[in-house]
Amino acid sequence: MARTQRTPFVILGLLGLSDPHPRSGYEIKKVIDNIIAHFWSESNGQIYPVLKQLAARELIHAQARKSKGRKKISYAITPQGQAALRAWLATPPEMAKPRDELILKLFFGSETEIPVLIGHLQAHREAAKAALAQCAFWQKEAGSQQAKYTPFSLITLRAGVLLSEANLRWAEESIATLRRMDATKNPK
Amino acid sequence: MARTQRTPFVILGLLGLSDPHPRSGYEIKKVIDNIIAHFWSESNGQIYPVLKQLAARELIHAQARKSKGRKKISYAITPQGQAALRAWLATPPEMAKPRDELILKLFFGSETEIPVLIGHLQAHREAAKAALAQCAFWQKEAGSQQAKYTPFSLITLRAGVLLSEANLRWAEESIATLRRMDATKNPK
DNA sequence: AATTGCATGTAAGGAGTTACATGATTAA
DNA sequence: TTAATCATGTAACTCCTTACATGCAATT
Repeated sequence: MARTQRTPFVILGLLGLSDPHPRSGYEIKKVIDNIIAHFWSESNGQIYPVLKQLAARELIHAQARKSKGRKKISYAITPQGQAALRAWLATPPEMAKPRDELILKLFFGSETEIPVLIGHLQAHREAAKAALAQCAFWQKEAGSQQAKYTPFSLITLRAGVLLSEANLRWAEESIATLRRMDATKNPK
Repeated sequence: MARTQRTPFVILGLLGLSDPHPRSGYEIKKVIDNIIAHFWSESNGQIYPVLKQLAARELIHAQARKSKGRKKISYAITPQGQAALRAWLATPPEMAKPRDELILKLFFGSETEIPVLIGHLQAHREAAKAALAQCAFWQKEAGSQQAKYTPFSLITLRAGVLLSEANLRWAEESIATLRRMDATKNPK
């Protein structure tokens, strides 16, 4: 009795999108990796089976095509699919149980050499920087290409910015703190 | 081939702690729920079996006691356990694949009534407020009872504050944005 | 007498990841 | 010819959660 499946609903939602309009498993995967990667991820081992499940439950409708001999299956959301999606969206989101490995490792920091901890934080800082830059780029793009962005995607982008900034700031502060600690412990 | 197990290392780390010095499964669970809940969680269905595994691998040492007839098993970390813990702590932390249900639901917001979305965000805002208050309380306590807090726990506390603040701010901004959208759509 | 807290556990079950397999098409 | 991209899929594996079970002790 693990947490209930979320993959079906991401797929349903993406198939319902108008602008980046993915229709196949492959396209769905790309949209996830390129557009919503900062708050969601899926693996192929999950997408393809779920696509079949959804088709079997008639929440989506499959249409196999051969564009120049190459196999490709296009899916479209059905009215029942729309209804299922809407019902799920209206349901209060379950919040993930916190499990942050980096913070845990810092919490047990007394068992580790401080420079190693600093290394962990530097990696985190670079990741936060990259995420922030990506979100900022999209925000800028949203200014010029309004058609590609809904008000909702701007809200999610704003989440990316604020959270990345918080992460970045925390990493920088903590690196500084640890450097001071290290200097006190090992004065040259 | 799921992500490698983290539970053993939390247990190892907590058993190595000096101040909140949990020794039994029950105490470990309490420390997790009361002290590191803002970045970690474990269930009993995980703690007790792992405790036995660790004992079998001699990373911890079990000692059954009966304090006035009540069953209680105390564990202590062994030198091998210390070594295993240190090795893991020095290893770069794996970052969790992002999977944020709230942001996802907002991303598909065009399929939902705006007041429902506002409701989701209000719950998130309250949770962030509570988390912030908790972290702020601990930070204050750290000022008076220095013995209870290491510099490392202060760093993790700071993470809690910054992240909660970011969440709070995002929730408030987004609620305001959605209210404006709703007013534009349904002018009275 | 009943509830809450202490204390330890097990069974069932699933969501999701990793890794591998397969093949066609296009560009360098 | 080689590599990258398009495109779909399966097998194995496991971590972790939920829910339940059990019983003693202390409090109300």
